[in-house]
Amino acid sequence: MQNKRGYHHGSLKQALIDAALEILAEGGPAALTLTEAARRAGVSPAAPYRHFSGRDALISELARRGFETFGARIETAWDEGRPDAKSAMRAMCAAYLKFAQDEPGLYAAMFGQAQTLADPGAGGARYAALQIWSLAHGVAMLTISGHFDPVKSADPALLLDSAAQGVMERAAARAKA
Amino acid sequence: MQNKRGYHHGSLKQALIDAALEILAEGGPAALTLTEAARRAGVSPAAPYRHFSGRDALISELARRGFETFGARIETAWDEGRPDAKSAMRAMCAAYLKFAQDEPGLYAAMFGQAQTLADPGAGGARYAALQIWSLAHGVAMLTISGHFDPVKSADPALLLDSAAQGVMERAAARAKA
DNA sequence: ACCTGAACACCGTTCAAGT
DNA sequence: ACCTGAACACCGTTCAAGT
Repeated sequence: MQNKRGYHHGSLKQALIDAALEILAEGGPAALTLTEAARRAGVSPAAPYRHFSGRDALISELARRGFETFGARIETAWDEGRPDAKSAMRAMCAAYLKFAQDEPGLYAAMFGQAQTLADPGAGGARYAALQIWSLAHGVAMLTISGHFDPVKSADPALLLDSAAQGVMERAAARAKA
Repeated sequence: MQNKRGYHHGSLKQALIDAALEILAEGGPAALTLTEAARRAGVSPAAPYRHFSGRDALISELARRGFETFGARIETAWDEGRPDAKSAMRAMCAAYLKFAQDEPGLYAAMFGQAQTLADPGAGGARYAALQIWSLAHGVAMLTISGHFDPVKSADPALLLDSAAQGVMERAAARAKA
């Protein structure tokens, strides 16, 4: 994973991003150091400053890309509510957890530290959507941090889906009343 | 806040913990440095090593105390389901968010990094309780990190309570069926 | 235009030495 | 028993200098 394309000239910025994602996935936000990213990209510790204003800027860039990718996958999973709201919700929840598992680097960059970013394209931002988001975030964080391990009987995906259904049912009931 | 009791002899360990909580509350996990904690306690950078094996040990100690305090407050708020499950749930959710707001230092130590701690005394650990926990954690994290700000119409406490009610209603319906 | 080398401040950590 | 002072490795960051 060390030598992708070029160091002395090629695409260093992308190489640094790739290295940073590797590091985040391996050791979390605390392990991400500009020097280590530079080392993996095969350049000097000062080189990254040609492409990023500093360590925080690198993490912000990762978070930005993370929200982009995340939003796209959630939207795809939701598929405008097809074939029905219940199934679409289930697919969206599964996609959320899958993202946290498949892209631990991006997820860590997105939620590892307090970032001041706009919300990830909620658009109309309905109440239920925010609830599901909170729920999914909580499940993902607690799963990643190992706080769910002691309770082996609880599968995170089922847990999330079940709770999400509850939120949806309530939202539907409110809409009727 | 600098000089509590004694430096050259007194209760340095507690002074370091107090200082660490201040720092966490002010600048988050990234700002917490052993040297800074030592500085606020009025001792040399090496002094903390008499009381903690290292930086991680200090954070772990804070997290441990955090889970203790947290568990106690949640239990108190729940009050064994009195006067009724719905009210008790509401009180528990409010207590959760209040804890994250009142004790930002403890909360950051508890969830800022992946810790390997036992679950905070869930005991029987029912499914609904885990869902509420996930939900509350998600709301708290997203609120703290500023991801809820763009949607001013959504009050975190109301959001959490509403979603929690949904989870409870679903759990009750399941129990009947 | 992009990268290296040297430099400075700062933090984690260790250890011999002080009281 | 508890703390200081000095020391080393390491990281963030800057800047003059190389190609």
